[in-house]
Amino acid sequence: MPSAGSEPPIADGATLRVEVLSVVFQIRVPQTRNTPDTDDPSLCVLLSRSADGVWTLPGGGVGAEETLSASARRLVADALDVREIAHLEQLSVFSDPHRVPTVRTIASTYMGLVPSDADATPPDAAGWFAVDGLPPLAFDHAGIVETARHRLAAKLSYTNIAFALAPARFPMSALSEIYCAALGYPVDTTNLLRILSRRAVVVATGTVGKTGRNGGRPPALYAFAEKELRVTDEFATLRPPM
Amino acid sequence: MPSAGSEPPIADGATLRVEVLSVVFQIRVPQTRNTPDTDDPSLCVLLSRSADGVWTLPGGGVGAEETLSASARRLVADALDVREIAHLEQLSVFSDPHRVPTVRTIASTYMGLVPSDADATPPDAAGWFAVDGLPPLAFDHAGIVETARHRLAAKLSYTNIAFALAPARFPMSALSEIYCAALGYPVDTTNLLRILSRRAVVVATGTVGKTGRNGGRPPALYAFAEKELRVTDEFATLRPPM
DNA sequence: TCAAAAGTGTTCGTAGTACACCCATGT
DNA sequence: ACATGGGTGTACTACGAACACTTTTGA
Repeated sequence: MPSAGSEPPIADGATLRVEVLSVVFQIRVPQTRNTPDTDDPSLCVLLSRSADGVWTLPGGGVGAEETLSASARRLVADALDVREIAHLEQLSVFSDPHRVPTVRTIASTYMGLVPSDADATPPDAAGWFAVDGLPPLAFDHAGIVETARHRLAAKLSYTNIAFALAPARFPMSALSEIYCAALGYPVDTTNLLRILSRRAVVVATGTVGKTGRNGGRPPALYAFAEKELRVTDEFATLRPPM
Repeated sequence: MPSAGSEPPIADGATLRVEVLSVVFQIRVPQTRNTPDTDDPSLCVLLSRSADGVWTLPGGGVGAEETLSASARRLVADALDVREIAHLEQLSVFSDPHRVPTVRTIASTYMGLVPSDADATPPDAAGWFAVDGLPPLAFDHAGIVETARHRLAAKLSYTNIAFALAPARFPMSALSEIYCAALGYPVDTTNLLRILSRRAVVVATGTVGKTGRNGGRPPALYAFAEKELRVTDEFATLRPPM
């Protein structure tokens, strides 16, 4: 057994805190006018205002008998009255010893997604902010939001993750708007349907929606085939033979 | 503010332990004869034998002034004399309250990669095992290895992660063997070169290697253009316009 | 009948696979 | 010379992007 170098002191309970932070996204119109010009729906994050007036990601400590994901769900639901998280997944752990100056705090982070038709009205101490033009956030929370945003954009292209952002039934144009808001660039509705159909991610419901206020053909309504995350394009290259 | 349900007791220092576990991979011939038939190189994991004789992933507690990744490096290097980890990245956090029966232990896990030419000879209490046919592992460690294996296979197809498994210079046939061992199915050497060249992942060094023992043309030697992880195929679909 | 929105179809480029064929070396 | 391994070239396929054209509705 190689004798180790200097073994650093192990952080014990007195000095090590574990917190769970969640980046909760919804495609919606922001509540705050941080992005003025348009009223198109955009990618929004749920923020809560801490006691000292700083905006933070919802989060807190881990329950003794909970997994971390259960803690994340509880902390978001309890503190902010948002219970309709359709998908929750782990992001990175942030562990810089000084990311929180007072006590050494390790943050295990999650990304949560809320369907765009969910009426997720947060209480006064919270709000939905467009991810472009966030207010200053506490500690390293801004970086965590960026991580989540990247993860979401990446997964939109090779999984069915959009099931958690879309209503139960929707016209393809609405889904296209969701993709557009999350990715930050326009998406061709036509091709989106083709791609998601080929992968059996979305299926036609046979029903049609109502036409818009200025005329137009009534849209067919589609639905996601599954409401569990599924990787739909596992091997971009180097696929297994046969 | 919605009054929460029953707030569970927050796990404090007395009841909550944080450990770091690493799945360290190397493409090599296993030390143990757990896969008998062939002596082709295969994907191997570094395991260490605990005091009570059970095989475990290398790991331990977090240092007070360390990030988790620094802890992971230290724990692998100190305990097992493997210092040549060319790439280290986070995997999931495993947080089931009873994953370790005695004390509530949250495991933050990492995947580490060691180049196939590194002479990483572990001490007696450790060994390299082929991932197919591992001995019984402690707690949930077997599942953690599976997670790592999947992650590695996935990243081989859309990143340059193989830089951390290959020697500094190598013939394409050797790289092909590495991919084959990590993926579990044959990879066409010809096409591998084309793909990795187009993406500027590998470049020819201009040098040639020695021919094998039974004749054959001497191979051109290649090298990875970068030795930092880079995503080379970010958008399989829904790419940004222009 | 016209504008607006939705749906269909066509063309094009390109990445990846499979596989045949050619080259360089040791024995 | 020939076996052995390495390298080059050539179809073939399939997916996705772009975009034109047609259909269905409300005003």
